[in-house]
Amino acid sequence: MPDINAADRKSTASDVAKLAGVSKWTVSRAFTPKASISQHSREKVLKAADELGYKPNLLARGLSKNKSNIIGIVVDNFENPHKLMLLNEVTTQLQNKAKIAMVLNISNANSSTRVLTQADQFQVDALIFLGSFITEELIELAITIKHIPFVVVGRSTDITNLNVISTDDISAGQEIAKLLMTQGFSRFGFMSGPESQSTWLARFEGYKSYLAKSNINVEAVLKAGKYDRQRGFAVMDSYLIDHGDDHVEAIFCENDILAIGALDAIKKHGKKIAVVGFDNIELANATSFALTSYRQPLNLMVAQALKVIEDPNASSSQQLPGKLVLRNSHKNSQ
Amino acid sequence: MPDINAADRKSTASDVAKLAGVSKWTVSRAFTPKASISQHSREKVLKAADELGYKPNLLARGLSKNKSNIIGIVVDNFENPHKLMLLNEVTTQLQNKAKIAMVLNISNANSSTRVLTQADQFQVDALIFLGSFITEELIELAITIKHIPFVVVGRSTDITNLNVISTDDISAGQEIAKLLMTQGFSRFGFMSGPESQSTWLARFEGYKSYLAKSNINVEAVLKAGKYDRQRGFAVMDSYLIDHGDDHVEAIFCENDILAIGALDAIKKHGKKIAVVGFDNIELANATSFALTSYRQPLNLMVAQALKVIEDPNASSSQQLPGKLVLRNSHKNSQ
DNA sequence: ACCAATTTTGCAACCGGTTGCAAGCAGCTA
DNA sequence: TAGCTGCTTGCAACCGGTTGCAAAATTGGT
Repeated sequence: MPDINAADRKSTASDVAKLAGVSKWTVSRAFTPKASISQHSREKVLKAADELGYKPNLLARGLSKNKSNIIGIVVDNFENPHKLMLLNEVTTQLQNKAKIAMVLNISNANSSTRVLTQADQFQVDALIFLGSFITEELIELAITIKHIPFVVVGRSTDITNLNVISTDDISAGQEIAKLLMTQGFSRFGFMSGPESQSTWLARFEGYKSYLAKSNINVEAVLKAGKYDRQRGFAVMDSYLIDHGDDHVEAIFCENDILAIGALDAIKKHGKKIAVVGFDNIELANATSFALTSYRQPLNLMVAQALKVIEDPNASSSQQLPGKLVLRNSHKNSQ
Repeated sequence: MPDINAADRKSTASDVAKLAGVSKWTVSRAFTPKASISQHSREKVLKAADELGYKPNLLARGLSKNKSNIIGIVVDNFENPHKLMLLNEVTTQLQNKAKIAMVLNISNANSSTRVLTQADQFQVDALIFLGSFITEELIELAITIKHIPFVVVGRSTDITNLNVISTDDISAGQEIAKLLMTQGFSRFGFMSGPESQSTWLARFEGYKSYLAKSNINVEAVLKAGKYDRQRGFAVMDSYLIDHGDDHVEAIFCENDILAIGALDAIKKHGKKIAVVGFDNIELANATSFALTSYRQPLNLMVAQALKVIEDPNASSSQQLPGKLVLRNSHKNSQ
């Protein structure tokens, strides 16, 4: 295969400089948007660069500019398809800004320190937590990695002084309660994931407070303990075993994964309980589930998160409104 | 909060050197595993480094060593939960080797050139394609990004001279055919994803050839065109509409996402058709589907892929055996 | 055609590490 | 104690860019 660049290495600014008959500094300027350089030499340089297939080395640039354009994406739960939606959004938006996503997998809890340190060494400009188990301990850790701004996406939390971009969980909870009320139900339940999450508190809070306005309280809170379909199934299964025919008519599950598990358990028992999930994962649309769910405004959330890490002083938490997606699972007759 | 390192910047080797009373080169050596340095000074340096919270700047190291330890992970289909399993495996294994994953999202087809170029500029050491639509065009592109070894994971292909680590799709197809035969079926179908994939040819090939031994041929090949649950549903739905009661008894779907769609369509029509999927995604285990599937040996595949990119000359393609996971969907009576 | 204002360019120094070389400094033998 | 060997260490140079400064070149006004 013919190869213009015979040497077995990438060409550098100096190579281009030689070919274009200018200094390497001029080459650098040619690749700097509003640098002081004549139109003439810029063209000359770009032509030479094109000929050699030259592209600036972003590591070197990062080193001298003290800005890597690498963003660390912290992920801890690779079981939930919802994470994939988030990852898709984040990587796309980053790439459009000429930045790049470095995925930091902390699902193996005991390695999270090591991984975050590693990210720090790679000079990530910022950290974005695509949250599930964002524990206080973890935040603490992130803070000790000084100089790095970070933001939590999609997870309400009551840890103060933290940049959190999330769905307006309270309103969402209310909206869902309202939806179920209009279906004429009178006995309500809720299913939560991990104990330590303050997210479900917000969703639950909205749900509960709306019902309270009609003097209804949430009679059953099923704790799955994890965001895990199997757990959702198991906890609903045992609830139904324990309660026989004396069960709630409608249940709001903290997310779709749990909701799908719950639906299967309900189906297994041949019961009818309305279910509403959260996240609107693709599978919610499967006819087996037809799961009514709440779509988080991922694009806005991610956009906002990027804005925050770019401008650390203007940073502030936000709660953005999402939207209910109606299917069949919330109805009283299916 | 008290802060040992008052200056608002990360401390460098020079800072450590000053504190430890040695030269910055000695500091560098202290952090190089088998460097020539006395036990005494190494300890002195490490102590000082610890005090300042110093960790080597990996970008700078990458620059001088001409090795970034950044691996580009090319992903193009963020709808399939299976990708999350792969990402989990890849990131974990990379992190354990002190490498890091840079996710390159090429799902927006027209931006793939730009993204791959970007990765090149970030000096990725290698590219790993977590494949769905690995087109020839894309490979071509990857090759023009010279100097970078790359490997395709989880996707058979007949493009020659390419490092491909995949499941042994032919054997898998045979195994599945065998399984279905033992259930006593005599009319068989197959559902494929994207037209251009040579993967399904391999799975199909194994399936078909095994059936052929009993003089049975695959009477229906449903082409979904995409790896997409909705498409899987649609294509099965229209097949059943077209064929009334005259349909296949068993169908092997190229992956679980398609299989789940197919199952829903079958259920909608109140028919009984055995279904086998591929990938063994978590949802295959949901009672709504109880999908019999084939588990790819992801950990081995990824481990092998990393081996290949580390040692480009020893590189070679491999096809690793996976394992059938039996549930209910393949049975003749459910 | 001359001079000041402005643009363009080259250079030294730097970002934070690593590497090859040579000098420094043991420790050991004779 | 000189002489040799081998381990440590400091130094200059480099990886591939960027930045501030000052010199060079261009522009424009008269």
